[in-house]
Amino acid sequence: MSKRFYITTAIDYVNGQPHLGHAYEKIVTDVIARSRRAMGDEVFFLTGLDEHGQKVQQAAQKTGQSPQAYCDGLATDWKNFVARIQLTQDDFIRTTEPRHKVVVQAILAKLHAGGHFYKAQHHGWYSSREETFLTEKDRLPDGSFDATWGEVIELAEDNYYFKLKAHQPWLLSYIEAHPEFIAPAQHRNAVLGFLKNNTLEDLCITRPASRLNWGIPLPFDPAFVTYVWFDALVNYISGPASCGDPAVCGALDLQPPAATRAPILWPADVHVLGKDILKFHAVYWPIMLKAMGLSLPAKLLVHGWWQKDGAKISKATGNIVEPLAIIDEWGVDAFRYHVVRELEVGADGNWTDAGFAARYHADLANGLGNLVNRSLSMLKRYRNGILQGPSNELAADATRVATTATEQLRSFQLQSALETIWSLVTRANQYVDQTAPFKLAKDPAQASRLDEVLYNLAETCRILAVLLFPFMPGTSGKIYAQLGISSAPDQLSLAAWGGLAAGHAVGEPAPLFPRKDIPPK
RNA sequence: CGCGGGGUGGAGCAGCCCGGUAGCUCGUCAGGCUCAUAACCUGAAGGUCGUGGGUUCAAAUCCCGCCCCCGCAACCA
Repeated sequence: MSKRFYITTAIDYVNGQPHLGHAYEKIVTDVIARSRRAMGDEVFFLTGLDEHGQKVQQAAQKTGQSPQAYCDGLATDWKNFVARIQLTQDDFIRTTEPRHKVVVQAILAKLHAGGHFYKAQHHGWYSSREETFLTEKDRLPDGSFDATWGEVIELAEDNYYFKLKAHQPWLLSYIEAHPEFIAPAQHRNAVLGFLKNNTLEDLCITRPASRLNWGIPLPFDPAFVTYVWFDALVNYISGPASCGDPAVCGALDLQPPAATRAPILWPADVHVLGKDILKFHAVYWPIMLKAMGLSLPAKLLVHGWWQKDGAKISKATGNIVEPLAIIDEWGVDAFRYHVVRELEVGADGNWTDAGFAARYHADLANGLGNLVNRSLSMLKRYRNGILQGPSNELAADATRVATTATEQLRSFQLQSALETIWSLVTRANQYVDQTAPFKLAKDPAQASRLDEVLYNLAETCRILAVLLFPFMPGTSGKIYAQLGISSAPDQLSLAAWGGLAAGHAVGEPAPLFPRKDIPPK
């Protein structure tokens, strides 16, 4: 069995409900996953939840639930959300699952045995109320701490540390030698700048169980639980390990589950993540993997952040975008389309409701939707929905678009791929104007010319459906259905010109994206 | 202070890495068409590409300085 294309999202911290940023990252990842399947690759798409830590423990206490019950409730919400945005994940991992804990503990044991950890004492200013150490930045100008911290005491605490520092030269040279490792370039530059201008500190990987018990215990010292990164990042390999991935199971001496056909997953092909957690993925994670004896992922694909109306998205100020409300009103495909079309992966975006509505009407209703509708309506009206043909007047344009869009999908240029695809929408609309089938229909002498034109339009609509499948699977399927095709537009190879045969009968046209700015008749 | 990103016709953006007629969407104006979701097509007006220098035959694009905006700085995608 050959290696699968293994792609991940970052796992989300369960301290609330999913918002625009979560939706964005997942949709970007899903578009890539779907496009790879459409290219014929075997794909494994992993997403999930990060459920340990102090905030979860505290939130659970507030609601009077156990942390696990609290997480279970939110996990249900998140899984529902993932379904609503139509992700095609192959697995959904939660860090509180036994299969994950087993891998975390195996790693900790192995690295401890290998001398990668040491115990040291940390002392500093500690807020009992917030159960956290404060830093110099938390000090008020007069040197005191804000009253919201409650009583602040000086406290010393033992913890385990992971030896990061020693690996800094290796990491820097690795990233310099592998320009494709972190994309796009501006985020790679940020990491290189950080590594060149700072000395890494060793990474604190534990919290005393006495003050944080909602975590995975250290296998070699039960007085401590694992803290964040040795828990959360590990999901990328605990998922594969639980499927029996040979590289991960081998490196960690784990028994693969019996009687499974283990997929070959590791190393990951792409980790999709936000720029806020790039440092952890570009610095801690490679060093962790190196210490474990595992290969590095091929690529970190880093996306930017959304603002709304030019201001930071914040629950506190109510400046939020509610993805499910948008989807309820406009449909999931319009939402998926807009977030991918609005910005190239890596750039920051700005959500405005007006911008969304404008794009919906211009691109989806007036552009794609209207093209499909007018093409099929004419075929229905003039030829009773029966195709003649074939004809290849638009074949060169369609082929060029399909080739370019496929290349762009392969290199994760999702926004550019959509722009390319839309150039075919525009071309087809021009073609209607230039050939004027509605005039040809009035002249019986032009019957065969009309057949040619109608074929070119129908076939172009079909190819658009194929190309759009990774982005808008529902719409893509609707176009196929309206074309009277019963199979799925799920392989990019179907974008080859000439898929529709003479004599084929199309279905009923119906608007794909009804306009919402004009009252219906 | 440090690091990163950005400043392109009325709005939002692409182009910048690999210098060589300034492009796209929306909006405005004019025309065409009538198949279609009052949609579609064509044309026009509108930009000293933040600013001051430099390199070059040639700079939005490379180099230096400056101004302004935004983000990051150990658990927010």
